[in-house]
Amino acid sequence: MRSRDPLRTLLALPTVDVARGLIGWRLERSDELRCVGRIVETEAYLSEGDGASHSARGRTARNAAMYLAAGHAYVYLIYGLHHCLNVVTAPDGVGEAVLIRGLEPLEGLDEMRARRGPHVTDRDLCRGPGRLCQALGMDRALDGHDLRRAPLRLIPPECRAVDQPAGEVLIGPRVGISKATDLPLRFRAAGSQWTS
DNA sequence: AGCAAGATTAGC
DNA sequence: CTAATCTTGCTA
Repeated sequence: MRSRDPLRTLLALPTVDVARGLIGWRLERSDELRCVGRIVETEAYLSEGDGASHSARGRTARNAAMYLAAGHAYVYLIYGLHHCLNVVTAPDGVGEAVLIRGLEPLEGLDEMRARRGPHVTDRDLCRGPGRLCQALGMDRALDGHDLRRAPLRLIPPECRAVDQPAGEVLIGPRVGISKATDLPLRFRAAGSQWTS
């Protein structure tokens, strides 16, 4: 079903379904310039039974944004070097989120190249959670930001229901984690060259 | 107060 | 394969 407010409809679903459903949505970064990418890879991070989640041991200063109402951004710094963007899910007070792991660059490629550096191929512009944050100029200033509004906004795919991903979605275990490595919480657009 | 680990990436 | 780089949260 299509709804008047696709984002609201999607975010009402369980986190795992949001992670799957976000494949095909677009992320728009409107700074001075405009950058847009299509989400092709995500991972779900849950609040219970998920040792890999930042919320596994409850609320802390870092993960506070995970406990906001669904539709906010949770942005954190990893390895002291790279930022990672999450879409907060689940009701207010429940710490769950979806990590955005890959984007297909659609608009603002020149700006992305400028931010990523001269030796980066187009395929590597937004392939990886740290890379896409650098490409779109995202950092912790956006932690807690409402993803319904500029300068960082989720845009629904056209002509399909929010719970029906565009095309086939591959499901597998999450990568880059050391706990709960076997849960099938990673989602990728099948056949996309923009995933890792 | 000190310290180890981390949802990664680039370069050798 | 390893270094980079620093914040966080746990332990003492």
